[in-house]
This record gives sequence, C-alpha cells and structure tokens, in this order.
Amino acid sequence: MTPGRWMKASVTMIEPNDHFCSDCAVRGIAVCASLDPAELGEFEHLGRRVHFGAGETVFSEEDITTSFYNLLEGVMRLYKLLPDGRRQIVGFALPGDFLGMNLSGRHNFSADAIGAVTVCQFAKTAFGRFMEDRPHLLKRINELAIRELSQARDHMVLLGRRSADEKVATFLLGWRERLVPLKGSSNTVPLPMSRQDIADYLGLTIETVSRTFTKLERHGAIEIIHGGISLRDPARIEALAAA
Amino acid sequence: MTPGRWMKASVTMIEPNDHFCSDCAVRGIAVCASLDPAELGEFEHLGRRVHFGAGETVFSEEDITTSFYNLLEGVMRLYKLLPDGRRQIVGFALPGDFLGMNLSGRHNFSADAIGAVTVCQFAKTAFGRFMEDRPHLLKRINELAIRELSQARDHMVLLGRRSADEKVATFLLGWRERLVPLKGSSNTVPLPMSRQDIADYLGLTIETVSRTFTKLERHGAIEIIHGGISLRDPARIEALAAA
DNA sequence: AAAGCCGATTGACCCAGATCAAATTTGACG
DNA sequence: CGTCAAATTTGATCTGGGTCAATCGGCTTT
Repeated sequence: MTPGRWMKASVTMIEPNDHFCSDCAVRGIAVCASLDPAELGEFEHLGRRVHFGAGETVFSEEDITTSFYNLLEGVMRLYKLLPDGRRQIVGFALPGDFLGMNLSGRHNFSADAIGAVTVCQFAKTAFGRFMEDRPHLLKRINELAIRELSQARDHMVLLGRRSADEKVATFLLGWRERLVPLKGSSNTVPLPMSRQDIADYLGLTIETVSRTFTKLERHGAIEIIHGGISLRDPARIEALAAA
Repeated sequence: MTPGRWMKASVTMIEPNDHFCSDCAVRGIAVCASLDPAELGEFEHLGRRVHFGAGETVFSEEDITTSFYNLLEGVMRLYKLLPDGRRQIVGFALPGDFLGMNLSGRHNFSADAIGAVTVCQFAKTAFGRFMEDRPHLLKRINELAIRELSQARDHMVLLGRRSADEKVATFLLGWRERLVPLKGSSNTVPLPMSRQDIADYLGLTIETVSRTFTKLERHGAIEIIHGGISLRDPARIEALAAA
C-alpha cells in the first residue's frame, strides 16, 4: 500500500501481504482460475509473494517439499543433474505454471530463476488442506499435470529422435507458441535463457546450438538479435520442425 | 462362468460381463484402489474387459478419445511417430497403469499390445460422470499422473544426457524395478519387448542395443537368456546406471 | 577509454553411435 | 524335420555432433 513496497532481504524479497488475487496477472490461467470469488478471498491468505533474482535457486531436487509455487512473473529453468554434473533441463516455467507437486515428498527437479522472478508461495500443508474439500481445484491441478505430461512426451520425441537442426527449430516454434498467451503472436522470439540453457534443454552442446543458429541465419531463416531470435522465414523453420 | 469364456471376434475378444472388480488382479494398485467396496459394485458396470493379441493397436495418436483403459494383464508400448516414420517409445505400460487421459480430446500417443493383453475399457463419458462426484478417484488419477510425470522427467535425462551404455544399464534396472510389485525381486529380467522396441525407447538404433548387450555379456555383467537378461554382476550395471 | 570478464562464436579434429550390409539365430508352420 | 520369414547379431564404414581451443564482442568497472 505504501510507496516503498518491498521488504529487503539478503537475497529473496518477500512482499508484504497487501496484494489481491483478484487483480493478479495470472488469475485467469493459473490454478486459481478454478476458484470462485468467495474462495479467492480465503485463498489469498494462503500464499505470499516472493521475489527471486537472476540465477537464484527456488528449490532443489531432493529437497523436502514444504511449499508449492505458482509462478507469477519471469521465467524459470527446471532441471535435473547427474552426479558428474551433466544437466538436463526438463522444462522452462512461465507465469501461470504451478510447481512442486510430487508423490515422494521431495522435489524431483531443481528450479532456478532466469532473470527476476515473482512466485506465489504456498505452504504444502495449508494448500493440501484447502484443496481437500475443493475438488474443482484438484481437477484444475490434474489438468495442469496432464498438460505437462503431454509436453513431456513431445520433448522425449525431440530428445530421442530429432537432429540438431530439428531440435533448434522445434524449440524456437514451441517457445514462441508458449509466449502467445503472454505477449501475443510475433515473429520476434525473446530468449531470456542462455545458450547453455538451450543446449541442456535440447540435449546438445552449447557449440552445436550456436553453430545451428548461425547456420539458420546464413540461410536467411532467422536473424539473431539481441536477447532473442527473429523468424525471417517461419515456413522454413516450420518445415524443419515438422520433418 | 461357463467353460467357453471368450466371445470370439476377428481381432479383439470381448469378455462377457461375468467378472468382478473385487477379485481383479490390479484391484489394489490401479485407479480402483481408491474405491470402497460399495462404489466398486457400481464401477463394475462401467468397464468391460477386452483382449488384444500380440502387436494389435489399442488406440492411435490423434484418435478421438472415446475410452479410457486400465491395463489388467500384459505389456503395452506407448509411442509417438514422426511423419517420416521415426518412432519414440514414451513408455511401457504394465498392469495397473491407466491410459487415455488428455486435455485435447485426442490421444497424444499410440498404444500397442506387446504379447497378449487384457484391458478394462471405460467409456470416457460414463467414466467422467462417475468421477464427477468422487474426488478420491480424481485424486488417485492425479497421483498416477504425477508419478508418470516424474518418470517422464527421468526419461528425458536419459534421452538427452546419457551414453548408450548408461541408457541400456538404466533401462535394465528400471524395468526390473517396475516388475518387482508384479513378479517379485529377481536378477532375471524378462524382456517381452523386441530389441527394436528397446532401441526406440532409449533413443538408439537396434544395432547399438544389440552390441551393448553383447558387450555387457562379454564383460560378465549380464547373460543374454531366452526372453530376457540375467544380471550376473548387478553392481557393475548399477555403477553404469548411476554414472 | 582501457582493462577485464563472461557468454557466444568459430575453427580443427575426433569419436560414439548411425548406417549399410551380411551372416546367423529363432520361430512358425506344413 | 525342413522351409521360410523375421529377429538378432556381427562387421565395415561413415558422419553428426561432441571435444578442445582460440577468438570475439558486449558489458561493467575504474
């Protein structure tokens, strides 16, 4: 309510509880889309907004799950590490995504902020209690899980059976598509993540990602711009991705 | 009830409705584990048992979803095809697995029987209606989805970041682990699927799978037996899979 | 504006796994 | 048991993408 809104903390910043779900940016697309205005009032008290800076880790694989997270702003990378340090990014999270569900009681992947991020954090127990007698919320969470499962299967095809060119093309189109509900349709695809992140998402090395971008640019299919890619010949990229 | 139990059909065989959920093999582990005995009586009338022979397709990607399936007996391969015929197997289904959930109204992968298979088939609409006022069933389905999502993420790591040796070792141990609840623990791992299926699951070629098996056998880590693999040196395989 | 840093690009070379091509084994059936 | 057809194994060779090693270029710091 006051002008100086943030509580300062060494790393993460916790916003005072002066916000309302009703005017939340992700109200219509996140888990809360399933709640009616009356429920929303109660729901409001369960979550608190937390900010993370670029590169900060929100939770790590194998951590005991104490919270669920609803991403409000920014982009996160979700990844798993092998003991020797090899990394596979299993997905990028965007506003509206719900993170932290698992059966084991421990997170089964790690999650970092890419750039500044705001999440709505819920205590697992309180959230579970709230959901107990609200099957429509459970249904919404189930829908999100099923959607993710479908995405995960698509990604398996990409990782197991596609060439580097196809991987990169498919990634660019898929990422652009995911941004449509947030930023509208455009041939300019912002890429807030690093080349290393893209490589670890596509099961490639950073060098191959870089070379593939350069090659596509030489062929006039894309233009590499600051902070992203511009699709110059979307049809060509689509042909590669379809292949 | 009578000796001649099966209705013959050209391909699939539909069992007459003389069975009971209460003595179903997967009663304790499938979706129906969430139902109490009273509900089970009603549930019984929703599903019918259907048999498929080796190699038959139960449903195909992009088919309109009219049914859900509860696998009772046998093994299925779940896969996606690229337009040019490349195949990625996204999972193998075992008894207790629930198939067919999706948001789009169309199946997002295809499913074939590997060997003889029995499923419990439910009309989507009737099942949906039944689930409507039974949140514990929804909760069970959500649990199964979350479990699958976790498996899918593990598989992404395998496809994107593991070597052929590691893939094969991880597959053998993972498959053995999945069989424990069904057949108990053993160093003999039955492999009902073909080498091609294994290759398409691991993102390899059939030749590489064959060579890797041969190599592991030469090194004394496994023995290739009829219809499967015997783990001679489980520690060695575990070391490869952990790597 | 020079220096330093870090992510990205480019080049040279290499190798794990793919491809192509035979064997060889297995299984189904008359 | 013999015959096919299909699945698997094995061998020879090739190549897409990895590895190793410089640069390059855009920021920040001073």
